[in-house]
Amino acid sequence: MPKPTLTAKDIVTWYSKNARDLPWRKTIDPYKIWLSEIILQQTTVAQGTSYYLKFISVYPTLTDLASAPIDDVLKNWQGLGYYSRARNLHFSANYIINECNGIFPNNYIDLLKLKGVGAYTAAAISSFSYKENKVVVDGNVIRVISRLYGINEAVDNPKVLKLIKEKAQQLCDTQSPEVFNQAIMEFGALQCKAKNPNCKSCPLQKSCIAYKKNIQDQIPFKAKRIKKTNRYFKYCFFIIDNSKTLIIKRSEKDIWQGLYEFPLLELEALEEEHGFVMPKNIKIRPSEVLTSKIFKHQLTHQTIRAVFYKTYISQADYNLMLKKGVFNNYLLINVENINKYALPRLIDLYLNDLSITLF
DNA sequence: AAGGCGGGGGT
DNA sequence: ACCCCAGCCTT
Repeated sequence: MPKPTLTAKDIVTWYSKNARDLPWRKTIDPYKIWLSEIILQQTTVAQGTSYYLKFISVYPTLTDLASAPIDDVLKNWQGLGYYSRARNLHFSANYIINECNGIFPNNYIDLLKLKGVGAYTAAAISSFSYKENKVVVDGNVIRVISRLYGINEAVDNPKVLKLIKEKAQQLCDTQSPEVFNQAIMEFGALQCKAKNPNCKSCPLQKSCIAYKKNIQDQIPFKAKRIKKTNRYFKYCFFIIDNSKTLIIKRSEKDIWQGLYEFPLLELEALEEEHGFVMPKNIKIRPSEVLTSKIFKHQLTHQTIRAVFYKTYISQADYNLMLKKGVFNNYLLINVENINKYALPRLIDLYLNDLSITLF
Protein backbone atom coordinates (compact mmCIF):
# COMPACT_ATOMS: atom_id res chain seq x y z
CA MET A 1 0.00 0.00 0.00
CA PRO A 2 1.38 3.45 -0.92
CA LYS A 3 2.30 5.73 1.90
CA PRO A 4 -0.74 7.70 3.07
CA THR A 5 -0.75 11.19 1.61
CA LEU A 6 -1.25 13.99 4.03
CA THR A 7 -4.36 15.05 2.15
CA ALA A 8 -6.11 11.68 2.25
CA LYS A 9 -5.20 11.30 5.89
CA ASP A 10 -6.54 14.76 6.66
CA ILE A 11 -9.88 13.90 5.08
CA VAL A 12 -10.19 10.69 7.08
CA THR A 13 -9.20 12.48 10.28
CA TRP A 14 -11.76 15.17 9.60
CA TYR A 15 -14.35 12.44 9.03
CA SER A 16 -13.60 10.76 12.33
CA LYS A 17 -14.57 14.00 14.05
CA ASN A 18 -17.46 15.15 11.88
CA ALA A 19 -19.27 12.08 10.54
CA ARG A 20 -23.04 12.10 10.74
CA ASP A 21 -24.82 9.13 12.22
CA LEU A 22 -26.47 7.70 9.09
CA PRO A 23 -28.42 4.42 9.19
CA TRP A 24 -26.77 2.77 6.15
CA ARG A 25 -23.38 3.17 7.77
CA LYS A 26 -24.35 0.68 10.45
CA THR A 27 -24.39 -2.29 8.07
CA ILE A 28 -22.19 -4.04 5.55
CA ASP A 29 -25.09 -6.09 4.14
CA PRO A 30 -24.64 -5.55 0.39
CA TYR A 31 -28.40 -5.67 -0.14
CA LYS A 32 -29.00 -2.82 2.28
CA ILE A 33 -26.02 -0.86 0.99
CA TRP A 34 -27.39 -1.30 -2.52
CA LEU A 35 -30.82 -0.07 -1.43
CA SER A 36 -29.33 2.99 0.19
CA GLU A 37 -27.16 3.83 -2.80
CA ILE A 38 -29.98 3.59 -5.32
CA ILE A 39 -32.25 5.66 -3.10
CA LEU A 40 -29.59 8.33 -2.64
CA GLN A 41 -28.78 8.76 -6.34
CA GLN A 42 -29.43 12.42 -7.17
CA THR A 43 -31.19 12.67 -3.82
CA THR A 44 -30.26 14.43 -0.60
CA VAL A 45 -29.73 12.51 2.61
CA ALA A 46 -32.56 14.54 4.11
CA GLN A 47 -34.98 13.41 1.43
CA GLY A 48 -33.82 9.81 1.11
CA THR A 49 -33.45 8.67 4.71
CA SER A 50 -37.10 7.98 5.44
CA TYR A 51 -37.39 5.98 2.22
CA TYR A 52 -34.37 3.88 3.16
CA LEU A 53 -35.85 3.08 6.56
CA LYS A 54 -39.18 2.22 4.94
CA PHE A 55 -37.60 -0.07 2.35
CA ILE A 56 -35.46 -2.08 4.77
CA SER A 57 -38.52 -2.41 6.97
CA VAL A 58 -40.96 -3.46 4.23
CA TYR A 59 -38.35 -5.45 2.26
CA PRO A 60 -35.83 -6.67 4.85
CA THR A 61 -34.23 -9.15 2.44
CA LEU A 62 -33.47 -9.39 -1.24
CA THR A 63 -36.11 -12.11 -1.57
CA ASP A 64 -38.76 -9.85 -0.07
CA LEU A 65 -38.00 -7.18 -2.65
CA ALA A 66 -37.78 -9.55 -5.60
CA SER A 67 -41.07 -11.24 -4.84
CA ALA A 68 -43.00 -8.01 -4.30
CA PRO A 69 -45.22 -6.74 -7.13
CA ILE A 70 -43.63 -3.85 -9.01
CA ASP A 71 -46.69 -1.73 -8.28
CA ASP A 72 -46.02 -2.09 -4.56
CA VAL A 73 -42.39 -1.11 -4.99
CA LEU A 74 -43.39 1.95 -7.00
CA LYS A 75 -45.99 2.84 -4.39
CA ASN A 76 -43.32 2.80 -1.70
CA TRP A 77 -41.09 4.86 -3.99
CA GLN A 78 -43.84 7.43 -4.59
CA GLY A 79 -42.62 11.00 -4.15
CA LEU A 80 -38.93 10.21 -4.46
CA GLY A 81 -38.70 10.78 -8.20
CA TYR A 82 -36.58 9.20 -10.93
CA TYR A 83 -38.84 6.17 -10.91
CA SER A 84 -36.61 4.14 -13.22
CA ARG A 85 -34.51 3.62 -10.10
CA ALA A 86 -37.36 1.69 -8.49
CA ARG A 87 -38.07 -0.30 -11.64
CA ASN A 88 -34.40 -1.19 -12.07
CA LEU A 89 -34.11 -2.03 -8.38
CA HIS A 90 -36.94 -4.52 -8.67
CA PHE A 91 -35.62 -5.91 -11.95
CA SER A 92 -32.13 -6.40 -10.54
CA ALA A 93 -33.45 -8.05 -7.39
CA ASN A 94 -35.08 -10.70 -9.57
CA TYR A 95 -31.94 -10.92 -11.71
CA ILE A 96 -29.87 -11.78 -8.63
CA ILE A 97 -32.43 -14.31 -7.43
CA ASN A 98 -32.84 -16.00 -10.80
CA GLU A 99 -29.47 -15.58 -12.54
CA CYS A 100 -27.05 -15.46 -9.60
CA ASN A 101 -28.56 -18.14 -7.39
CA GLY A 102 -29.61 -15.42 -5.01
CA ILE A 103 -25.99 -14.59 -4.23
CA PHE A 104 -25.36 -10.85 -4.21
CA PRO A 105 -22.56 -9.85 -6.63
CA ASN A 106 -19.45 -9.35 -4.52
CA ASN A 107 -17.14 -7.33 -6.75
CA TYR A 108 -17.08 -4.15 -8.82
CA ILE A 109 -17.26 -5.84 -12.22
CA ASP A 110 -20.22 -8.04 -11.37
CA LEU A 111 -22.02 -5.24 -9.56
CA LEU A 112 -21.79 -3.13 -12.72
CA LYS A 113 -23.92 -5.74 -14.49
CA LEU A 114 -26.92 -4.85 -12.34
CA LYS A 115 -29.39 -2.55 -14.04
CA GLY A 116 -29.33 0.79 -12.27
CA VAL A 117 -25.81 0.28 -10.95
CA GLY A 118 -23.18 2.44 -12.62
CA ALA A 119 -19.58 3.29 -11.80
CA TYR A 120 -20.42 5.24 -8.66
CA THR A 121 -22.79 2.69 -7.13
CA ALA A 122 -20.61 -0.30 -8.00
CA ALA A 123 -17.67 1.40 -6.30
CA ALA A 124 -19.80 2.24 -3.28
CA ILE A 125 -21.14 -1.28 -2.74
CA SER A 126 -17.86 -3.03 -3.49
CA SER A 127 -15.94 -0.82 -1.08
CA PHE A 128 -18.50 -0.58 1.73
CA SER A 129 -19.46 -4.26 1.72
CA TYR A 130 -16.30 -5.94 0.45
CA LYS A 131 -13.52 -3.38 1.04
CA GLU A 132 -12.63 -3.36 -2.64
CA ASN A 133 -10.30 -0.52 -3.50
CA LYS A 134 -12.54 1.48 -5.85
CA VAL A 135 -13.02 5.17 -5.24
CA VAL A 136 -16.53 6.61 -5.39
CA VAL A 137 -16.93 9.60 -7.64
CA ASP A 138 -20.20 11.38 -7.03
CA GLY A 139 -21.08 15.06 -7.04
CA ASN A 140 -19.34 15.56 -3.71
CA VAL A 141 -16.10 13.96 -4.83
CA ILE A 142 -16.06 15.84 -8.13
CA ARG A 143 -16.34 19.07 -6.19
CA VAL A 144 -13.66 18.23 -3.62
CA ILE A 145 -11.14 16.96 -6.17
CA SER A 146 -11.69 19.71 -8.73
CA ARG A 147 -11.20 22.39 -6.07
CA LEU A 148 -8.27 20.66 -4.42
CA TYR A 149 -6.37 20.43 -7.70
CA GLY A 150 -7.73 23.65 -9.13
CA ILE A 151 -9.33 21.93 -12.10
CA ASN A 152 -11.31 24.70 -13.72
CA GLU A 153 -12.20 22.92 -16.94
CA ALA A 154 -15.74 21.67 -17.46
CA VAL A 155 -16.33 18.67 -15.23
CA ASP A 156 -19.10 17.47 -17.50
CA ASN A 157 -16.43 16.85 -20.10
CA PRO A 158 -15.64 13.11 -19.96
CA LYS A 159 -11.90 13.73 -20.30
CA VAL A 160 -11.90 16.05 -17.33
CA LEU A 161 -14.02 13.65 -15.32
CA LYS A 162 -11.55 10.91 -16.09
CA LEU A 163 -8.73 13.03 -14.70
CA ILE A 164 -10.77 13.68 -11.56
CA LYS A 165 -11.37 9.97 -11.14
CA GLU A 166 -7.65 9.28 -11.42
CA LYS A 167 -6.80 11.92 -8.82
CA ALA A 168 -9.48 10.56 -6.50
CA GLN A 169 -8.29 6.98 -6.91
CA GLN A 170 -4.73 8.04 -6.08
CA LEU A 171 -5.94 9.44 -2.77
CA CYS A 172 -8.10 6.40 -2.07
CA ASP A 173 -5.17 4.09 -2.71
CA THR A 174 -3.45 5.35 0.44
CA GLN A 175 -6.31 4.64 2.83
CA SER A 176 -8.83 1.97 3.72
CA PRO A 177 -11.20 2.44 0.79
CA GLU A 178 -14.41 1.85 2.76
CA VAL A 179 -13.43 4.60 5.17
CA PHE A 180 -11.94 7.00 2.65
CA ASN A 181 -15.01 6.78 0.40
CA GLN A 182 -17.36 7.65 3.24
CA ALA A 183 -14.97 10.36 4.38
CA ILE A 184 -14.55 12.22 1.12
CA MET A 185 -18.28 12.24 0.39
CA GLU A 186 -19.05 13.50 3.88
CA PHE A 187 -16.33 16.08 3.51
CA GLY A 188 -17.94 17.31 0.30
CA ALA A 189 -21.40 17.35 1.81
CA LEU A 190 -20.57 19.20 5.04
CA GLN A 191 -17.28 21.08 4.58
CA CYS A 192 -16.49 21.56 0.89
CA LYS A 193 -20.11 22.48 0.12
CA ALA A 194 -21.30 23.68 -3.27
CA LYS A 195 -22.34 27.07 -1.90
CA ASN A 196 -20.41 28.86 0.81
CA PRO A 197 -17.76 26.22 1.43
CA ASN A 198 -16.31 26.41 4.91
CA CYS A 199 -12.76 27.23 3.80
CA LYS A 200 -11.94 29.13 6.98
CA SER A 201 -11.90 25.98 9.06
CA CYS A 202 -10.80 23.56 6.33
CA PRO A 203 -8.06 21.05 7.08
CA LEU A 204 -7.08 21.07 3.39
CA GLN A 205 -6.70 24.82 3.21
CA LYS A 206 -2.96 24.77 2.63
CA SER A 207 -3.07 22.24 -0.19
CA CYS A 208 -6.23 23.51 -1.92
CA ILE A 209 -5.41 25.24 -5.18
CA ALA A 210 -8.88 26.70 -5.56
CA TYR A 211 -8.55 28.32 -2.14
CA LYS A 212 -5.08 29.59 -2.95
CA LYS A 213 -6.44 31.27 -6.09
CA ASN A 214 -9.68 32.25 -4.36
CA ILE A 215 -11.76 30.60 -7.06
CA GLN A 216 -13.63 28.09 -4.88
CA ASP A 217 -16.97 29.48 -5.96
CA GLN A 218 -16.14 29.01 -9.65
CA ILE A 219 -15.23 25.34 -9.31
CA PRO A 220 -16.54 22.86 -10.30
CA PHE A 221 -17.46 24.46 -13.61
CA LYS A 222 -20.11 22.89 -15.83
CA ALA A 223 -20.43 23.74 -19.50
CA LYS A 224 -23.89 22.35 -20.14
CA ARG A 225 -27.06 23.80 -18.84
CA ILE A 226 -30.46 22.26 -18.86
CA LYS A 227 -33.21 23.55 -21.09
CA LYS A 228 -36.76 23.31 -19.90
CA THR A 229 -39.81 22.55 -21.97
CA ASN A 230 -43.35 23.56 -21.15
CA ARG A 231 -46.14 21.01 -21.08
CA TYR A 232 -49.85 21.47 -20.55
CA PHE A 233 -52.03 18.78 -19.02
CA LYS A 234 -55.77 18.53 -18.63
CA TYR A 235 -56.79 15.75 -16.28
CA CYS A 236 -60.29 14.32 -16.02
CA PHE A 237 -61.24 13.29 -12.52
CA PHE A 238 -64.43 11.39 -13.26
CA ILE A 239 -66.80 10.55 -10.44
CA ILE A 240 -68.77 7.66 -11.85
CA ASP A 241 -71.95 6.59 -10.13
CA ASN A 242 -70.90 8.72 -7.14
CA SER A 243 -68.24 6.21 -6.12
CA LYS A 244 -65.80 5.23 -8.83
CA THR A 245 -63.16 6.85 -11.01
CA LEU A 246 -60.87 6.00 -13.90
CA ILE A 247 -57.10 5.84 -13.78
CA ILE A 248 -54.46 4.59 -16.17
CA LYS A 249 -50.88 3.44 -15.85
CA ARG A 250 -48.28 5.50 -17.66
CA SER A 251 -46.28 3.25 -19.92
CA GLU A 252 -44.64 5.50 -22.49
CA LYS A 253 -40.98 6.43 -22.38
CA ASP A 254 -41.78 9.63 -20.61
CA ILE A 255 -42.01 11.01 -17.12
CA TRP A 256 -43.63 8.94 -14.39
CA GLN A 257 -43.40 5.61 -16.22
CA GLY A 258 -45.23 2.95 -14.20
CA LEU A 259 -47.26 5.42 -12.15
CA TYR A 260 -51.01 5.95 -12.35
CA GLU A 261 -52.89 9.07 -13.36
CA PHE A 262 -56.33 10.27 -14.44
CA PRO A 263 -57.36 10.27 -18.08
CA LEU A 264 -55.15 12.92 -19.62
CA LEU A 265 -55.45 15.32 -22.48
CA GLU A 266 -52.14 16.95 -23.33
CA LEU A 267 -52.25 20.24 -25.21
CA GLU A 268 -49.85 22.64 -26.86
CA ALA A 269 -51.08 25.31 -24.49
CA LEU A 270 -53.65 25.84 -21.78
CA GLU A 271 -56.28 27.99 -23.41
CA GLU A 272 -58.98 28.81 -20.99
CA GLU A 273 -61.64 29.21 -23.66
CA HIS A 274 -61.39 25.53 -24.43
CA GLY A 275 -62.64 24.73 -20.97
CA PHE A 276 -63.50 21.15 -20.35
CA VAL A 277 -62.73 18.75 -23.19
CA MET A 278 -63.33 15.06 -22.99
CA PRO A 279 -60.40 12.92 -24.06
CA LYS A 280 -60.71 11.57 -27.59
CA ASN A 281 -63.69 13.83 -28.27
CA ILE A 282 -66.18 11.84 -26.29
CA LYS A 283 -69.65 13.22 -26.81
CA ILE A 284 -71.10 13.46 -23.37
CA ARG A 285 -72.47 16.25 -21.25
CA PRO A 286 -71.57 15.82 -17.63
CA SER A 287 -74.03 17.39 -15.30
CA GLU A 288 -71.38 19.28 -13.43
CA VAL A 289 -67.73 20.20 -14.01
CA LEU A 290 -65.52 21.59 -11.29
CA THR A 291 -62.39 23.23 -12.70
CA SER A 292 -59.32 23.36 -10.50
CA LYS A 293 -56.75 26.09 -10.33
CA ILE A 294 -53.73 25.74 -12.60
CA PHE A 295 -51.15 23.55 -10.89
CA LYS A 296 -47.64 24.54 -11.85
CA HIS A 297 -45.37 21.56 -11.35
CA GLN A 298 -41.65 22.01 -11.84
CA LEU A 299 -39.49 19.08 -12.88
CA THR A 300 -35.83 19.25 -13.76
CA HIS A 301 -36.41 19.37 -17.51
CA GLN A 302 -40.06 20.29 -17.73
CA THR A 303 -42.51 22.83 -16.43
CA ILE A 304 -45.97 21.31 -16.31
CA ARG A 305 -49.12 23.32 -16.01
CA ALA A 306 -52.09 21.17 -15.22
CA VAL A 307 -55.81 21.69 -14.76
CA PHE A 308 -58.10 19.10 -13.23
CA TYR A 309 -61.71 18.75 -14.27
CA LYS A 310 -63.83 16.95 -11.74
CA THR A 311 -66.96 15.70 -13.46
CA TYR A 312 -69.88 13.57 -12.40
CA ILE A 313 -70.98 10.77 -14.71
CA SER A 314 -73.88 8.42 -14.28
CA GLN A 315 -73.46 4.69 -14.44
CA ALA A 316 -75.61 4.61 -17.58
CA ASP A 317 -73.41 7.14 -19.39
CA TYR A 318 -70.31 5.25 -18.34
CA ASN A 319 -71.73 1.99 -19.65
CA LEU A 320 -72.44 3.70 -22.94
CA MET A 321 -68.86 4.94 -23.28
CA LEU A 322 -67.46 1.61 -22.24
CA LYS A 323 -69.48 -0.11 -24.94
CA LYS A 324 -67.94 2.22 -27.51
CA GLY A 325 -64.52 1.06 -26.34
CA VAL A 326 -63.51 4.53 -25.24
CA PHE A 327 -62.06 3.45 -21.92
CA ASN A 328 -60.59 0.13 -22.90
CA ASN A 329 -57.23 0.63 -21.27
CA TYR A 330 -58.44 2.41 -18.18
CA LEU A 331 -58.86 1.00 -14.72
CA LEU A 332 -62.17 1.54 -12.93
CA ILE A 333 -61.53 1.83 -9.22
CA ASN A 334 -63.30 3.02 -6.13
CA VAL A 335 -62.29 6.61 -5.49
CA GLU A 336 -61.51 5.79 -1.89
CA ASN A 337 -58.86 3.30 -3.09
CA ILE A 338 -56.92 5.73 -5.25
CA ASN A 339 -54.16 6.12 -2.70
CA LYS A 340 -53.34 2.45 -3.05
CA TYR A 341 -51.82 3.27 -6.43
CA ALA A 342 -48.47 4.93 -7.07
CA LEU A 343 -49.28 8.48 -8.10
CA PRO A 344 -47.12 11.30 -9.45
CA ARG A 345 -46.60 14.11 -6.98
CA LEU A 346 -48.77 16.33 -9.15
CA ILE A 347 -51.81 14.06 -8.80
CA ASP A 348 -51.16 13.63 -5.11
CA LEU A 349 -50.99 17.38 -4.62
CA TYR A 350 -54.31 17.83 -6.40
CA LEU A 351 -56.04 15.18 -4.32
CA ASN A 352 -54.70 16.65 -1.12
CA ASP A 353 -55.53 20.17 -2.25
CA LEU A 354 -59.21 19.43 -2.51
CA SER A 355 -60.76 21.43 0.25
CA ILE A 356 -64.02 19.75 -0.63
CA THR A 357 -64.56 16.04 -0.19
CA LEU A 358 -63.71 13.58 -2.91
CA PHE A 359 -67.35 13.04 -3.80
C1' DA B 1 -21.60 12.36 -26.78
C1' DA B 2 -25.99 14.11 -25.60
C1' DG B 3 -30.52 14.04 -23.79
C1' DG B 4 -33.98 12.49 -20.48
C1' DC B 5 -35.43 11.38 -15.99
C1' DG B 6 -38.47 13.95 -10.07
C1' DG B 7 -38.73 16.18 -6.33
C1' DG B 8 -37.00 19.00 -2.56
C1' DG B 9 -34.12 22.53 -0.66
C1' DG B 10 -30.60 26.32 -0.68
C1' DT B 11 -29.14 30.81 -2.38
C1' DA C 1 -34.72 31.89 -11.25
C1' DC C 2 -30.95 28.69 -10.98
C1' DC C 3 -28.18 25.16 -8.96
C1' DC C 4 -27.38 21.00 -6.41
C1' DC C 5 -28.31 16.48 -4.55
C1' DA C 6 -24.18 9.22 -2.59
C1' DG C 7 -26.22 8.90 -11.26
C1' DC C 8 -27.85 6.00 -14.78
C1' DC C 9 -29.91 4.53 -19.10
C1' DT C 10 -30.98 5.16 -23.85
C1' DT C 11 -30.15 6.84 -28.33
